[in-house]
Amino acid sequence: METVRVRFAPSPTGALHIGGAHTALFNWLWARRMGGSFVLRIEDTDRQRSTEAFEKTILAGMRWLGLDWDEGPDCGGGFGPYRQSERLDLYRRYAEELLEKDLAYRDGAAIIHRIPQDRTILFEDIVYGSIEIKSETIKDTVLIKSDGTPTYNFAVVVDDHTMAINYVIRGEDHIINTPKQILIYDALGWELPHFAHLPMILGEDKKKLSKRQGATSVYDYRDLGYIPEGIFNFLALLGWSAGDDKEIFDRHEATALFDLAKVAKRKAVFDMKKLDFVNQEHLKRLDPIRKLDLVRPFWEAIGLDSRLVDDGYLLRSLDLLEGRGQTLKEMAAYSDFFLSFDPVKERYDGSDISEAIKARLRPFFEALLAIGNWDHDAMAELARQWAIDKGLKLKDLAMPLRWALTGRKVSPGIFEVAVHLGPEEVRRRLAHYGLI
RNA sequence: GGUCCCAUCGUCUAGUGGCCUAGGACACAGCCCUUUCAAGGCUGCGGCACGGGUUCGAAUCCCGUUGGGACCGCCA
Repeated sequence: METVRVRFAPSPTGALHIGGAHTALFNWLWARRMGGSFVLRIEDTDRQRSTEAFEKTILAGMRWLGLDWDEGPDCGGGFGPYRQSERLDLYRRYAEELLEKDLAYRDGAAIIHRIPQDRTILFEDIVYGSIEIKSETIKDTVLIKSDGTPTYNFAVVVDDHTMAINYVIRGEDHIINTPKQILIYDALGWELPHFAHLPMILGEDKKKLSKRQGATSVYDYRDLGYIPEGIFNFLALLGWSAGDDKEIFDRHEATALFDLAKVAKRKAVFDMKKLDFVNQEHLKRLDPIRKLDLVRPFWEAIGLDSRLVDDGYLLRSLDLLEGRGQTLKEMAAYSDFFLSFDPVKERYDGSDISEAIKARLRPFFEALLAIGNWDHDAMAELARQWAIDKGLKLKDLAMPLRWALTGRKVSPGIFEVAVHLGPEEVRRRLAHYGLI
């Protein structure tokens, strides 16, 4: 059985966007599933718009997502070079061959493929099934542009063949290009690869995902606080299902289950709400140490220096969040009061608690601070007893405490918060609001 | 306009002729838990675009209609 060779061939004219990442992901999945090779090729024949900087961010974006490749411009391989701009001789050579066979003709400096008439091109797409098109509906196609560089349709065929790519997996928008490319394979006498087209990803307005819709590159999502595991999982769900109602999985599980034949035909809408959910599920499964490292930059972004705080304390702070937060950004925001009293003071001035109420609560808070064993159960018991004695509800005590310690009306269990902050810090915050 | 593709809850999907009074997930609503919000548990809402066939039987096969989309560059 032949060894699977697939490729992802981005053009370095922008960052790695969601659509590209989706295509790269499915190629990667197929390569890893089949024990094949995943090749990265840079399609930089558009000299105007291609830049080295974009090439770098695309590679970095793929690494961030965890899509490692076996051959590429940075690591080489047996079928290089891996940038089209470095393969110009190759395209020229095969264009000459077509010219000699009289299957192409010149027009100025360009070379143009003469499309045969009365041919029916039929191919079997792994996802879409058999597709048929008549050759007379195809116009003669440019192979080599006047500036000497190859067009996409020519370069892709030459590269895929010479790089021994046997599965061409790409977006559905390329179905229409496939017959033109098949004609080139035929003209050159080359064997066809398998074709598998993937459904496109749409924005929430059901239009093709574009820059107008805000976040579009994978880095935008990273900066919003999504983690690679979440994006990976969510993207894999667009156009494919693992079966058995399994929707949350890691890359290893996905690899074991993936099957190109199970890919859906229908276009999929990129639903942020579902992304949030999937991301949250992966956040919950994250190793604590890694989670801490991932949250740090988001604390920093809101002016909190986590390096000033003990790691053990930080670890426990995140632990107390217990599933709260769908992104790293939210986790950082929800836990800010653990790192500093400043944000609490900024958002809460204590003016909603009257002097009368403060006077009534002071004895309770004094008793709380005087508690023998500084733990959750002791505090909860004290509060419960106090509330009963004074004819109050537990929340009459818990809410003012929550406001004073966190500056918010929502937080993790407030006694757990108090335990974690420690008696000195609790005293400081209560004193600030005149509650002791 | 031409060529090609698609069509199951709002969204992602399961479903490949009988297991479907169409299953799951997100979202939404309600309930439970509860010091708040989450998390978790339970319940509910909600769909085979339409019309013809084929068949004992169709979400599944065929045809048509309608609706979406892609492409029609010396961009990729």
